Amino acid sequence: MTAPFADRLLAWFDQHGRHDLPWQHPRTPYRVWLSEIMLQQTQVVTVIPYFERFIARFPDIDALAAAEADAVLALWSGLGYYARARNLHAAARRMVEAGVPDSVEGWAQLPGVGPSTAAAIVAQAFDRRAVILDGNVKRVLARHAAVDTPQEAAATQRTLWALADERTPAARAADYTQAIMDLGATVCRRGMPRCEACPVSDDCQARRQGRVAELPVRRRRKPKPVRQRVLLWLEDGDGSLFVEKRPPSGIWGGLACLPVVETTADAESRLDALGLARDADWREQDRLRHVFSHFELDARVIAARVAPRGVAESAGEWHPIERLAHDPPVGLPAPVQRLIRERVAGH
DNA sequence: AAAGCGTGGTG
DNA sequence: TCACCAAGCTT
Repeated sequence: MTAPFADRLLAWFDQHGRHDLPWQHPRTPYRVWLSEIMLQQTQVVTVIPYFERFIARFPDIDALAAAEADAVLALWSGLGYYARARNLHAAARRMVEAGVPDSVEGWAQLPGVGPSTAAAIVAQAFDRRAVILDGNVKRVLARHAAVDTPQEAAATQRTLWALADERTPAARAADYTQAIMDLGATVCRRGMPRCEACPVSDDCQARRQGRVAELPVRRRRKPKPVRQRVLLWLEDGDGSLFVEKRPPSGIWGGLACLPVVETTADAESRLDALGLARDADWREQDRLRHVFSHFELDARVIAARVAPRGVAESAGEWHPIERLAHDPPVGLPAPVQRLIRERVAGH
């Protein structure tokens, strides 16, 4: 008879798990919380440098709560899903007022913290039993129990939560949650799983049925629409570039960006609205293509030298181009910062 | 329930 | 090259 799932997994974790991730030393609630938010839909290798920079700048909740939103978004630039940064900031301010929760229910009430993240924080930071169900766990469980219904379906989610609950032990809460995530990330990978190295392969139903490669089952994705846009590269005479703050919701919410218009015909009226006048014709610049999770951006960039004229209807900011390229004081979308860097390097 | 929300790695 | 998707949450 084989040992319980959790026992085999924990024995494997002691030898082969990841014990040196930055947020594990020291394992404080703040560091665990920050790491869990950054790790949503994002891989460990991507997160590590962002985590280090963020902790160096904001070492505790008080420092984060006292920060300006722009400074937080600037440190998040390039990491994506910027609502995470806005919610993180808001949650820090709430915790400074109301205290740091120590229960799953308490954490789940904070913005940006859902059921799985709340459980992960409680297990990791307080070593208290809590059931997590992230992408790694879903993949491990879908294979181990041969769950072959589409993962996105509500009924499948319920099944996976129940399976996760059954397997979660009472003791070693922090280690168990780290162990099952590590197993998913390093052994039970989406592609090329290393079943020969798996501590729970003996009773893995997918392996028994020879269906490891086809599980878990995902729904087909809808094709991405392409949005054609025009970006305005507006420079003054002193090497500064005009950027405007995007609305708090929607794509790139709260970030600074080049003005975006639908067509070149809209460029003139936008310039008027910004209270700017150009001193020569538009110059055609590069094209900027960028693929998002749900649409594709195909933008032309047109440039002009401009000067203030009259009163602006909407707020914008001028920043030295060098500063935006290398140390922006505001959040910048990754492809926009790339564009700025290329133009600084190229000319 | 389903869509919106980023970016970079990967096979 | 390109479709897929990674430590999900919000509306």
